[in-house]
Amino acid sequence: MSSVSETCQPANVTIDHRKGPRRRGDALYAAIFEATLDELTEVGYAELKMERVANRARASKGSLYRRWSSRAELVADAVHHTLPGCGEAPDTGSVREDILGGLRGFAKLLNGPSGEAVRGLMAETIRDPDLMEVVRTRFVEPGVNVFLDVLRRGAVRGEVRPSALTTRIASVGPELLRQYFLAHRSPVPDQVLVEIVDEVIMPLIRI
Amino acid sequence: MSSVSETCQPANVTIDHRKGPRRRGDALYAAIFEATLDELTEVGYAELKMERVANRARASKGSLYRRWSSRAELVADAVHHTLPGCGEAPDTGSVREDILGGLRGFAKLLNGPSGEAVRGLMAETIRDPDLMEVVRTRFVEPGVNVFLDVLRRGAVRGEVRPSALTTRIASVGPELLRQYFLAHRSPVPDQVLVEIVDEVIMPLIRI
DNA sequence: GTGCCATCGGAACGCAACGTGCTCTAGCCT
DNA sequence: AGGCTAGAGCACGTTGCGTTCCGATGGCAC
Repeated sequence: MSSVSETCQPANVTIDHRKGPRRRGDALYAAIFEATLDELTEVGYAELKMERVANRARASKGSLYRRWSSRAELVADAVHHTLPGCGEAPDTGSVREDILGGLRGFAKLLNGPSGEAVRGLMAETIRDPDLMEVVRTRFVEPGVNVFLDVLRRGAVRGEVRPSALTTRIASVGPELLRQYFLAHRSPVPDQVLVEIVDEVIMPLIRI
Repeated sequence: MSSVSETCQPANVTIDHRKGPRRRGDALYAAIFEATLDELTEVGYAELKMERVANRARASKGSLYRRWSSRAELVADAVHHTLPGCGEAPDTGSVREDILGGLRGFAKLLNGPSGEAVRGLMAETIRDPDLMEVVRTRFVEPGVNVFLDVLRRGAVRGEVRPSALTTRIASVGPELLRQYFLAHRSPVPDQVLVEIVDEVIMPLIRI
């Protein structure tokens, strides 16, 4: 390594960023979010420590605590800003396929880092009940609207009884899935989704 | 205090139980369980500390860790041994009333210390996924059988379609209730139970 | 009754992560 | 160019965990 030009960074010295390139604003936010998602994926919510995230993002603990007062807020923000929204409902022309497709998309999210986030945030609601509203607003309610749209289209086609077009009925699928997710190890088997659809939702919305 | 008879306990001295009355076996178990339930009720799972339980039970941390390797195991055992079982299903002759009664009993449990325990144990499953099976075995499955019995009686009376006599359908009520409980502050309003029954379960099991 | 010993209560310990405060410095703005 | 905001790194006090040690005790065998 002695032949390395002095314009190159030596490989085995710890860079002290008090005298190194230093990020601010959006670049720093993005780096912290990325580090948070990576930690969430690699070690899970329980082992996600503020210091680990800071080191991974090449940031300081102070920079984290200046923006988020707790691990829960950091994770909620990171997942919210990085992940795609709940997306659009599929539109296959069949209520059963649409609902199954919606649940599969939801399950795919739960089986990734945002599932870890939901698990972790639900756990933190013990210490901070205010988090319940955050979880509902960001992770629960958006999903319900997708299913409500599916039911509306099904009602137009005559597949769904009109009195089934309620928030509560649209929530049944996601809620049963979420409950299964919280009570079992990941990933959620596809067979569970099929059973929820065929055994519960289809009989529930039939004319 | 010099006039106090030596057969009386002085009121304001700290008793060192290295030389005081000392319990063993069942008496000690009972005292620890009682202290755990009291802490669960008064400060909740999040603030339940092993040292607080030990002091409250007039026991030592060592005695606790000799029996349970973690707070979660202690709480699970304490609730399981102290609380009544899920009880019997009501039998009013009406499926709707039976289910509503069953859900009300379940909600009453959730609104007490065993609800705190469920919340806390669900939270701990992040660190110890094995706890999921404990929660399911002790707090979830027993409830389902109650509702399955209700459905069977309803089917005999012709109130329930026979194809609805499945574990999954019997679980819908408890699962929706549990999901609501986890996502909102206690206590669960009775109106929620009524809506679950009238908007979801009754349409689902109709002939 | 007497002695034994598993178990108790109490206290101290090392450990890990939290959240904060301090110093020095880089980057932006005027 | 100079000043000010904000970031990096480090050290600290705090809390709760789970363990270990010590002296004491109460039930049991004899």
